[in-house]
Amino acid sequence: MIGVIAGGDGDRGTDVREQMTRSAALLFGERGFSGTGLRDVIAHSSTPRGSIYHHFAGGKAELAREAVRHAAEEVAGPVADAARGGDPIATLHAWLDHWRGALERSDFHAGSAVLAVAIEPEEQTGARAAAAAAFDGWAEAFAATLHGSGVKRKKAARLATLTVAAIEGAVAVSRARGDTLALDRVGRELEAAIDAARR
Amino acid sequence: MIGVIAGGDGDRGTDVREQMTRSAALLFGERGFSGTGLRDVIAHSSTPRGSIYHHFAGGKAELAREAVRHAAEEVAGPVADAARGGDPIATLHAWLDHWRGALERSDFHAGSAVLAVAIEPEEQTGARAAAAAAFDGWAEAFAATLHGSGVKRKKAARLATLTVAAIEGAVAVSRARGDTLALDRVGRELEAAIDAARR
DNA sequence: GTCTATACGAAGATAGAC
DNA sequence: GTCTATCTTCGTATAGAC
Repeated sequence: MIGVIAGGDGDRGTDVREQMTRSAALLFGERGFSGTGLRDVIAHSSTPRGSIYHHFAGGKAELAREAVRHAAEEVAGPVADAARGGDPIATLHAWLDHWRGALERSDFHAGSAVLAVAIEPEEQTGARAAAAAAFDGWAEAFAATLHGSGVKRKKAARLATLTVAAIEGAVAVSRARGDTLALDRVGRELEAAIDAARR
Repeated sequence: MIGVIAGGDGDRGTDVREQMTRSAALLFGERGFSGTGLRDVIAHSSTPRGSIYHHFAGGKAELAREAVRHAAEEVAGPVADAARGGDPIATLHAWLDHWRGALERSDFHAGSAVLAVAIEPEEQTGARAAAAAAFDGWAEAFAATLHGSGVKRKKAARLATLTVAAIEGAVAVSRARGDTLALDRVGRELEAAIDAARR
Protein backbone atom coordinates (compact mmCIF):
# COMPACT_ATOMS: atom_id res chain seq x y z
CA MET A 1 0.00 0.00 0.00
CA ILE A 2 2.85 2.32 0.83
CA GLY A 3 4.57 1.75 -2.47
CA VAL A 4 8.30 1.42 -2.68
CA ILE A 5 10.26 0.70 0.50
CA ALA A 6 12.54 3.70 -0.01
CA GLY A 7 15.69 1.80 -0.95
CA GLY A 8 17.03 4.67 -3.01
CA ASP A 9 20.45 6.09 -2.38
CA GLY A 10 19.61 9.78 -2.62
CA ASP A 11 17.26 9.72 0.37
CA ARG A 12 18.01 12.34 2.95
CA GLY A 13 16.71 12.03 6.47
CA THR A 14 16.01 8.78 8.22
CA ASP A 15 13.98 6.01 6.70
CA VAL A 16 11.57 6.38 9.55
CA ARG A 17 10.79 10.00 8.81
CA GLU A 18 10.42 9.17 5.13
CA GLN A 19 8.04 6.30 5.82
CA MET A 20 5.93 8.43 8.15
CA THR A 21 5.71 11.15 5.53
CA ARG A 22 4.64 8.70 2.84
CA SER A 23 1.95 7.15 4.99
CA ALA A 24 0.69 10.53 6.14
CA ALA A 25 0.36 11.70 2.54
CA LEU A 26 -1.55 8.59 1.57
CA LEU A 27 -3.83 8.66 4.60
CA PHE A 28 -4.54 12.40 4.45
CA GLY A 29 -5.62 11.83 0.85
CA GLU A 30 -7.88 8.94 1.80
CA ARG A 31 -9.35 10.17 5.08
CA GLY A 32 -8.69 13.87 5.27
CA PHE A 33 -6.39 15.73 7.66
CA SER A 34 -8.61 15.73 10.76
CA GLY A 35 -9.84 12.27 9.87
CA THR A 36 -6.33 10.87 10.18
CA GLY A 37 -4.78 10.41 13.60
CA LEU A 38 -1.09 10.18 14.36
CA ARG A 39 -1.84 6.65 15.55
CA ASP A 40 -3.10 5.82 12.06
CA VAL A 41 0.08 7.13 10.49
CA ILE A 42 2.26 5.12 12.88
CA ALA A 43 0.25 1.94 12.35
CA HIS A 44 0.21 2.29 8.57
CA SER A 45 3.91 3.05 8.28
CA SER A 46 4.96 0.36 10.79
CA THR A 47 7.32 2.84 12.39
CA PRO A 48 8.22 3.09 16.08
CA ARG A 49 5.43 4.61 18.10
CA GLY A 50 7.65 6.53 20.44
CA SER A 51 9.57 8.46 17.86
CA ILE A 52 7.08 10.53 15.91
CA TYR A 53 7.74 13.66 17.97
CA HIS A 54 11.43 13.04 17.63
CA HIS A 55 11.17 13.14 13.84
CA PHE A 56 8.47 15.80 13.71
CA ALA A 57 9.10 18.15 16.59
CA GLY A 58 6.45 20.48 15.19
CA GLY A 59 3.83 17.77 15.68
CA LYS A 60 1.01 17.09 13.27
CA ALA A 61 1.41 20.46 11.53
CA GLU A 62 5.00 19.71 10.58
CA LEU A 63 3.95 16.27 9.38
CA ALA A 64 1.22 17.88 7.29
CA ARG A 65 3.64 20.26 5.59
CA GLU A 66 6.00 17.41 4.79
CA ALA A 67 3.18 15.17 3.56
CA VAL A 68 1.87 17.91 1.27
CA ARG A 69 5.33 18.44 -0.20
CA HIS A 70 5.65 14.70 -0.73
CA ALA A 71 2.22 14.41 -2.36
CA ALA A 72 2.99 17.38 -4.59
CA GLU A 73 6.20 15.77 -5.79
CA GLU A 74 4.46 12.45 -6.38
CA VAL A 75 2.32 14.15 -9.01
CA ALA A 76 4.96 16.58 -10.28
CA GLY A 77 7.51 13.83 -10.94
CA PRO A 78 5.62 11.77 -13.54
CA VAL A 79 4.19 14.95 -15.05
CA ALA A 80 7.65 16.46 -15.44
CA ASP A 81 8.91 13.26 -17.05
CA ALA A 82 6.14 13.39 -19.62
CA ALA A 83 6.65 17.11 -20.15
CA ARG A 84 10.21 16.47 -21.33
CA GLY A 85 8.70 15.30 -24.62
CA GLY A 86 7.28 18.80 -25.04
CA ASP A 87 3.76 17.63 -25.82
CA PRO A 88 1.15 19.13 -23.46
CA ILE A 89 -1.49 16.55 -24.40
CA ALA A 90 0.83 13.68 -23.49
CA THR A 91 1.71 15.51 -20.28
CA LEU A 92 -1.97 15.92 -19.46
CA HIS A 93 -2.51 12.21 -19.97
CA ALA A 94 0.36 11.29 -17.68
CA TRP A 95 -1.31 13.40 -15.03
CA LEU A 96 -4.72 11.83 -15.56
CA ASP A 97 -3.24 8.34 -15.67
CA HIS A 98 -1.56 8.92 -12.33
CA TRP A 99 -4.93 9.55 -10.71
CA ARG A 100 -6.86 6.95 -12.64
CA GLY A 101 -4.31 4.37 -11.51
CA ALA A 102 -4.37 5.52 -7.90
CA LEU A 103 -8.16 5.49 -7.77
CA GLU A 104 -8.52 2.07 -9.38
CA ARG A 105 -5.72 0.44 -7.39
CA SER A 106 -7.25 1.68 -4.15
CA ASP A 107 -10.84 0.78 -5.04
CA PHE A 108 -11.63 4.50 -5.10
CA HIS A 109 -10.28 5.26 -1.68
CA ALA A 110 -7.34 7.36 -2.88
CA GLY A 111 -7.50 11.14 -2.83
CA SER A 112 -5.33 14.23 -3.04
CA ALA A 113 -3.52 15.03 0.20
CA VAL A 114 -2.93 18.55 -1.06
CA LEU A 115 -6.64 19.14 -1.53
CA ALA A 116 -7.43 17.52 1.80
CA VAL A 117 -5.10 19.89 3.63
CA ALA A 118 -6.22 22.88 1.56
CA ILE A 119 -9.85 22.57 2.66
CA GLU A 120 -9.11 22.58 6.38
CA PRO A 121 -8.27 25.71 8.38
CA GLU A 122 -4.69 26.89 8.63
CA GLU A 123 -5.12 27.00 12.43
CA GLN A 124 -5.54 23.23 12.39
CA THR A 125 -3.19 22.12 9.63
CA GLY A 126 -0.48 24.74 9.74
CA ALA A 127 0.12 23.83 6.11
CA ARG A 128 -1.85 26.31 4.05
CA ALA A 129 1.25 27.78 2.43
CA ALA A 130 2.51 24.33 1.50
CA ALA A 131 -0.80 23.51 -0.15
CA ALA A 132 -0.86 26.77 -2.08
CA ALA A 133 2.74 26.19 -3.18
CA ALA A 134 1.82 22.72 -4.43
CA PHE A 135 -1.07 24.02 -6.53
CA ASP A 136 1.07 26.85 -7.89
CA GLY A 137 3.97 24.54 -8.64
CA TRP A 138 1.80 22.18 -10.69
CA ALA A 139 0.22 25.06 -12.57
CA GLU A 140 3.48 26.82 -13.35
CA ALA A 141 5.13 23.67 -14.63
CA PHE A 142 2.21 22.86 -16.90
CA ALA A 143 1.96 26.47 -18.09
CA ALA A 144 5.60 26.28 -19.16
CA THR A 145 4.87 23.18 -21.22
CA LEU A 146 1.86 24.84 -22.80
CA HIS A 147 3.84 27.96 -23.59
CA GLY A 148 6.62 25.86 -25.08
CA SER A 149 4.16 24.32 -27.47
CA GLY A 150 2.92 27.64 -28.80
CA VAL A 151 0.30 28.87 -26.34
CA LYS A 152 0.63 32.54 -25.36
CA ARG A 153 1.95 33.13 -21.85
CA LYS A 154 -1.18 34.49 -20.19
CA LYS A 155 -3.45 32.03 -21.92
CA ALA A 156 -1.12 29.23 -20.85
CA ALA A 157 -1.27 30.39 -17.22
CA ARG A 158 -5.07 30.41 -17.26
CA LEU A 159 -5.33 27.05 -18.96
CA ALA A 160 -2.86 25.52 -16.51
CA THR A 161 -4.85 26.79 -13.54
CA LEU A 162 -8.00 25.34 -15.10
CA THR A 163 -6.20 22.02 -15.47
CA VAL A 164 -5.06 21.90 -11.85
CA ALA A 165 -8.48 22.86 -10.50
CA ALA A 166 -10.37 20.51 -12.80
CA ILE A 167 -8.19 17.49 -12.10
CA GLU A 168 -8.28 18.00 -8.33
CA GLY A 169 -12.04 18.40 -8.51
CA ALA A 170 -12.48 15.43 -10.83
CA VAL A 171 -10.58 13.13 -8.48
CA ALA A 172 -13.04 14.02 -5.73
CA VAL A 173 -16.07 13.54 -7.98
CA SER A 174 -14.73 10.24 -9.31
CA ARG A 175 -14.15 9.02 -5.81
CA ALA A 176 -17.67 9.94 -4.68
CA ARG A 177 -19.19 8.21 -7.71
CA GLY A 178 -16.91 5.19 -7.56
CA ASP A 179 -16.00 5.41 -11.23
CA THR A 180 -13.66 7.40 -13.48
CA LEU A 181 -16.34 9.07 -15.57
CA ALA A 182 -15.58 12.55 -14.28
CA LEU A 183 -11.85 12.11 -14.79
CA ASP A 184 -12.42 10.83 -18.34
CA ARG A 185 -14.76 13.64 -19.28
CA VAL A 186 -12.51 16.28 -17.80
CA GLY A 187 -9.55 14.83 -19.68
CA ARG A 188 -11.38 14.95 -22.95
CA GLU A 189 -12.51 18.56 -22.51
CA LEU A 190 -9.12 19.77 -21.31
CA GLU A 191 -7.61 18.17 -24.38
CA ALA A 192 -10.05 20.08 -26.57
CA ALA A 193 -9.25 23.33 -24.78
CA ILE A 194 -5.52 22.79 -25.24
CA ASP A 195 -5.93 21.94 -28.91
CA ALA A 196 -7.98 25.07 -29.45
CA ALA A 197 -5.37 27.23 -27.70
CA ARG A 198 -2.57 26.01 -29.94
CA ARG A 199 -4.02 27.14 -33.23
CA MET B 1 -22.96 34.25 9.81
CA ILE B 2 -25.74 31.76 9.39
CA GLY B 3 -27.60 33.83 6.86
CA VAL B 4 -31.36 34.19 6.99
CA ILE B 5 -33.19 33.20 10.17
CA ALA B 6 -35.50 30.82 8.30
CA GLY B 7 -38.68 32.88 8.55
CA GLY B 8 -40.04 31.46 5.30
CA ASP B 9 -43.46 29.86 5.13
CA GLY B 10 -42.60 26.80 3.10
CA ASP B 11 -40.20 25.39 5.67
CA ARG B 12 -40.85 21.82 6.59
CA GLY B 13 -39.44 20.35 9.75
CA THR B 14 -38.64 22.31 12.87
CA ASP B 15 -36.66 25.50 12.86
CA VAL B 16 -34.14 23.77 15.07
CA ARG B 17 -33.42 21.02 12.59
CA GLU B 18 -33.18 23.57 9.82
CA GLN B 19 -30.75 25.72 11.77
CA MET B 20 -28.58 22.75 12.65
CA THR B 21 -28.46 21.72 9.01
CA ARG B 22 -27.47 25.21 7.88
CA SER B 23 -24.69 25.49 10.42
CA ALA B 24 -23.42 21.99 9.67
CA ALA B 25 -23.22 22.79 5.96
CA LEU B 26 -21.33 25.98 6.62
CA LEU B 27 -18.94 24.43 9.13
CA PHE B 28 -18.26 21.29 7.10
CA GLY B 29 -17.33 23.58 4.23
CA GLU B 30 -15.01 25.64 6.41
CA ARG B 31 -13.43 22.95 8.60
CA GLY B 32 -14.12 19.63 6.91
CA PHE B 33 -16.34 16.81 8.15
CA SER B 34 -14.01 15.28 10.74
CA GLY B 35 -12.79 18.75 11.66
CA THR B 36 -16.28 19.76 12.74
CA GLY B 37 -17.72 18.44 15.98
CA LEU B 38 -21.38 18.20 16.88
CA ARG B 39 -20.56 20.62 19.67
CA ASP B 40 -19.40 23.13 17.05
CA VAL B 41 -22.64 22.77 15.13
CA ILE B 42 -24.72 23.29 18.26
CA ALA B 43 -22.70 26.33 19.34
CA HIS B 44 -22.78 27.92 15.89
CA SER B 45 -26.52 27.37 15.38
CA SER B 46 -27.45 28.42 18.93
CA THR B 47 -29.77 25.45 19.16
CA PRO B 48 -30.55 23.34 22.24
CA ARG B 49 -27.68 21.04 23.09
CA GLY B 50 -29.84 18.20 24.25
CA SER B 51 -31.87 17.79 21.13
CA ILE B 52 -29.48 17.01 18.32
CA TYR B 53 -30.09 13.27 18.57
CA HIS B 54 -33.79 13.95 18.71
CA HIS B 55 -33.66 15.75 15.35
CA PHE B 56 -30.97 13.56 13.83
CA ALA B 57 -31.51 10.08 15.18
CA GLY B 58 -28.92 8.78 12.73
CA GLY B 59 -26.28 10.92 14.41
CA LYS B 60 -23.54 12.74 12.59
CA ALA B 61 -24.02 10.70 9.40
CA GLU B 62 -27.63 11.79 9.07
CA LEU B 63 -26.62 15.38 9.73
CA ALA B 64 -23.97 15.06 7.01
CA ARG B 65 -26.48 13.82 4.43
CA GLU B 66 -28.84 16.66 5.24
CA ALA B 67 -26.04 19.24 5.20
CA VAL B 68 -24.84 18.02 1.81
CA ARG B 69 -28.35 18.27 0.40
CA HIS B 70 -28.66 21.76 1.82
CA ALA B 71 -25.29 22.86 0.43
CA ALA B 72 -26.16 21.40 -2.96
CA GLU B 73 -29.39 23.36 -3.06
CA GLU B 74 -27.67 26.54 -1.99
CA VAL B 75 -25.64 26.42 -5.20
CA ALA B 76 -28.33 24.94 -7.41
CA GLY B 77 -30.89 27.62 -6.51
CA PRO B 78 -29.06 30.70 -7.81
CA VAL B 79 -27.72 28.73 -10.76
CA ALA B 80 -31.21 27.58 -11.72
CA ASP B 81 -32.49 31.16 -11.47
CA ALA B 82 -29.82 32.35 -13.86
CA ALA B 83 -30.39 29.39 -16.16
CA ARG B 84 -33.96 30.50 -16.72
CA GLY B 85 -32.56 33.16 -19.04
CA GLY B 86 -31.20 30.37 -21.21
CA ASP B 87 -27.68 31.81 -21.42
CA PRO B 88 -25.01 29.35 -20.22
CA ILE B 89 -22.39 32.10 -19.83
CA ALA B 90 -24.65 34.08 -17.53
CA THR B 91 -25.41 30.88 -15.64
CA LEU B 92 -21.72 30.15 -15.26
CA HIS B 93 -21.16 33.63 -13.87
CA ALA B 94 -23.95 33.25 -11.33
CA TRP B 95 -22.21 30.12 -10.14
CA LEU B 96 -18.80 31.79 -9.95
CA ASP B 97 -20.26 34.85 -8.24
CA HIS B 98 -21.81 32.66 -5.60
CA TRP B 99 -18.39 31.32 -4.61
CA ARG B 100 -16.51 34.57 -5.06
CA GLY B 101 -18.99 36.19 -2.70
CA ALA B 102 -18.82 33.40 -0.16
CA LEU B 103 -15.03 33.42 -0.15
CA GLU B 104 -14.70 37.17 0.15
CA ARG B 105 -17.41 37.56 2.78
CA SER B 106 -15.78 34.88 4.92
CA ASP B 107 -12.21 36.15 4.45
CA PHE B 108 -11.44 32.96 2.51
CA HIS B 109 -12.70 30.59 5.15
CA ALA B 110 -15.68 29.33 3.16
CA GLY B 111 -15.57 26.04 1.30
CA SER B 112 -17.77 23.44 -0.33
CA ALA B 113 -19.46 21.13 2.14
CA VAL B 114 -20.14 18.70 -0.70
CA LEU B 115 -16.45 18.45 -1.54
CA ALA B 116 -15.51 18.20 2.14
CA VAL B 117 -17.80 15.21 2.63
CA ALA B 118 -16.79 13.67 -0.71
CA ILE B 119 -13.12 13.41 0.26
CA GLU B 120 -13.72 11.54 3.52
CA PRO B 121 -14.52 7.83 3.70
CA GLU B 122 -18.10 6.63 3.48
CA GLU B 123 -17.53 4.65 6.69
CA GLN B 124 -17.07 7.94 8.51
CA THR B 125 -19.52 10.26 6.76
CA GLY B 126 -22.26 7.88 5.65
CA ALA B 127 -22.96 10.49 2.98
CA ARG B 128 -21.09 9.40 -0.11
CA ALA B 129 -24.26 8.90 -2.14
CA ALA B 130 -25.52 12.34 -1.17
CA ALA B 131 -22.27 13.91 -2.32
CA ALA B 132 -22.32 12.05 -5.63
CA ALA B 133 -25.94 13.08 -6.15
CA ALA B 134 -25.04 16.71 -5.52
CA PHE B 135 -22.23 16.67 -8.09
CA ASP B 136 -24.45 14.89 -10.61
CA GLY B 137 -27.37 17.24 -10.01
CA TRP B 138 -25.24 20.31 -10.67
CA ALA B 139 -23.75 18.78 -13.80
CA GLU B 140 -27.06 17.62 -15.25
CA ALA B 141 -28.72 20.96 -14.71
CA PHE B 142 -25.88 22.82 -16.37
CA ALA B 143 -25.69 20.30 -19.21
CA ALA B 144 -29.37 20.96 -19.92
CA THR B 145 -28.69 24.68 -20.16
CA LEU B 146 -25.74 24.07 -22.48
CA HIS B 147 -27.80 21.76 -24.66
CA GLY B 148 -30.62 24.29 -24.79
CA SER B 149 -28.20 26.84 -26.16
CA GLY B 150 -27.05 24.65 -29.03
CA VAL B 151 -24.36 22.38 -27.61
CA LYS B 152 -24.69 18.70 -28.58
CA ARG B 153 -25.87 16.43 -25.80
CA LYS B 154 -22.70 14.45 -25.15
CA LYS B 155 -20.46 17.47 -25.50
CA ALA B 156 -22.75 19.33 -23.08
CA ALA B 157 -22.47 16.52 -20.54
CA ARG B 158 -18.67 16.55 -20.73
CA LEU B 159 -18.46 20.31 -20.52
CA ALA B 160 -20.82 20.39 -17.54
CA THR B 161 -18.73 17.82 -15.69
CA LEU B 162 -15.62 19.89 -16.42
CA THR B 163 -17.41 22.93 -15.01
CA VAL B 164 -18.41 21.21 -11.78
CA ALA B 165 -14.95 19.73 -11.21
CA ALA B 166 -13.12 22.94 -12.10
CA ILE B 167 -15.25 25.18 -9.89
CA GLU B 168 -15.03 22.87 -6.89
CA GLY B 169 -11.28 22.63 -7.40
CA ALA B 170 -10.89 26.37 -7.93
CA VAL B 171 -12.69 27.17 -4.68
CA ALA B 172 -10.15 25.04 -2.82
CA VAL B 173 -7.20 26.62 -4.64
CA SER B 174 -8.56 30.13 -4.09
CA ARG B 175 -8.98 29.41 -0.43
CA ALA B 176 -5.46 28.10 -0.04
CA ARG B 177 -4.03 31.13 -1.85
CA GLY B 178 -6.26 33.64 -0.14
CA ASP B 179 -7.31 35.29 -3.39
CA THR B 180 -9.74 34.65 -6.24
CA LEU B 181 -7.16 34.29 -8.99
CA ALA B 182 -7.91 30.61 -9.59
CA LEU B 183 -11.64 31.22 -9.68
CA ASP B 184 -11.20 34.10 -12.11
CA ARG B 185 -8.91 32.17 -14.43
CA VAL B 186 -11.13 29.11 -14.38
CA GLY B 187 -14.15 31.28 -15.18
CA ARG B 188 -12.42 32.85 -18.14
CA GLU B 189 -11.32 29.50 -19.59
CA LEU B 190 -14.68 27.82 -19.04
CA GLU B 191 -16.26 30.74 -20.84
CA ALA B 192 -13.94 30.21 -23.78
CA ALA B 193 -14.71 26.49 -23.84
CA ILE B 194 -18.45 27.15 -23.83
CA ASP B 195 -18.16 29.74 -26.59
CA ALA B 196 -16.17 27.31 -28.69
CA ALA B 197 -18.73 24.54 -28.18
CA ARG B 198 -21.60 26.67 -29.42
CA ARG B 199 -20.28 27.35 -32.86
C1' DG C 1 16.06 6.99 18.94
C1' DT C 2 12.70 4.57 20.93
C1' DC C 3 10.00 3.10 24.83
C1' DT C 4 5.87 3.26 28.22
C1' DA C 5 2.90 5.86 30.72
C1' DT C 6 0.09 9.48 31.04
C1' DA C 7 -1.91 14.18 30.92
C1' DC C 8 -5.85 16.53 29.35
C1' DG C 9 -9.34 17.65 26.44
C1' DA C 10 -12.74 16.45 23.02
C1' DA C 11 -14.97 13.19 20.15
C1' DG C 12 -19.73 10.70 19.24
C1' DA C 13 -23.31 8.70 21.53
C1' DT C 14 -26.74 7.30 25.28
C1' DA C 15 -29.76 7.34 29.60
C1' DG C 16 -33.05 9.06 32.16
C1' DA C 17 -35.08 13.18 34.49
C1' DC C 18 -38.15 16.85 33.47
C1' DG D 1 -38.27 18.49 23.09
C1' DT D 2 -34.83 19.62 25.85
C1' DC D 3 -31.93 19.03 29.85
C1' DT D 4 -27.70 17.26 32.46
C1' DA D 5 -24.71 13.76 33.36
C1' DT D 6 -22.06 10.27 31.81
C1' DC D 7 -19.96 6.28 29.03
C1' DT D 8 -16.24 5.08 26.11
C1' DT D 9 -13.04 6.00 22.88
C1' DC D 10 -10.00 8.77 20.84
C1' DG D 11 -7.26 12.97 19.82
C1' DT D 12 -2.50 15.50 20.32
C1' DA D 13 1.16 16.10 23.08
C1' DT D 14 4.62 15.47 26.90
C1' DA D 15 7.75 13.31 30.55
C1' DG D 16 11.14 10.61 31.73
C1' DA D 17 13.25 5.87 31.64
C1' DC D 18 16.18 3.16 28.78
